[in-house]
Amino acid sequence: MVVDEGTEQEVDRLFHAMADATRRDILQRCTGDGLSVTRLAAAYPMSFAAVHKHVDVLARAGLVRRQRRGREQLVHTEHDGLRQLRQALDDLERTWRARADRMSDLLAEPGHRTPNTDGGQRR
Amino acid sequence: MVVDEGTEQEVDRLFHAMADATRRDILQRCTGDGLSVTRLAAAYPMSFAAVHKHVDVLARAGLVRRQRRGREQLVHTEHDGLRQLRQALDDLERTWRARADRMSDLLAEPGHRTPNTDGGQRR
DNA sequence: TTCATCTACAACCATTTGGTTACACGTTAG
DNA sequence: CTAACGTGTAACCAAATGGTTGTAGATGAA
Repeated sequence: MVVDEGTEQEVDRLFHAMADATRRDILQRCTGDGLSVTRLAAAYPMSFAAVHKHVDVLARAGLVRRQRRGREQLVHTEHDGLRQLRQALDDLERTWRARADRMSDLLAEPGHRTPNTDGGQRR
Repeated sequence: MVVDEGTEQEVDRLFHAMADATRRDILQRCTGDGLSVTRLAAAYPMSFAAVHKHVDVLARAGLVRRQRRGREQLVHTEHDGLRQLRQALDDLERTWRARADRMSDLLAEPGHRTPNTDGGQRR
């Protein structure tokens, strides 16, 4: 079971969430015990609302979890999200490698000539 | 110093390029020997121009390389790009882990100033 | 109670994104 | 040479993104 179809959108969200320096920084800051959104917002040259939106993007991607503490909302990065991301990368690379292997099988037959950097990175 | 500042944008581009199912699929299809853009385009329910743009995004992120062959342009996925991405993830996780460790150290100390770290943020 | 804080969200705006069609330019085939 | 093909790009469009200000609801402190 490589990727289960419906997950494609999840992967989209994951990569998209990571494609912003501010959001990646948020992930780092919210490691361990969480940070309140206002504390977080104070760290960036943008409005509270903007940071709030960033946190929202991260949350929808499953990269952070929010936990209420009184009137504050603690944000902490969800370790599992990172793992999921890595998983997605692994999946990609595995499929890609498998494809490359099948490729060279085909190319192993005589009469074929590859002009490019023939994919021989195994062992 | 792990931070390479200018690289932040590169990482942005990498993750952004990956945040689209079509582009991820292109990466898989162009493994091994390349595919011409028109061959590629035939595989998707969108115009040649659209696919051409996707390839462009991938190329600017360093995830594919183009090679001219006559009137065709062969696209093949750049293995190093994937490695770079994984590297970025590793860096993130490492920093994150380090931060978690320092966290407990800092919490032991009486007072600490907040390092602004407001850098690297453009849209 | 009253006030300051923190959060949530709406309305708005500029830019980017992802798609379209159309067209011009090389290159290969007949 | 001429025609077909593959590519590159421009002009355009709708929707999403990333930001803003403003406002309102909870919550905690005085």
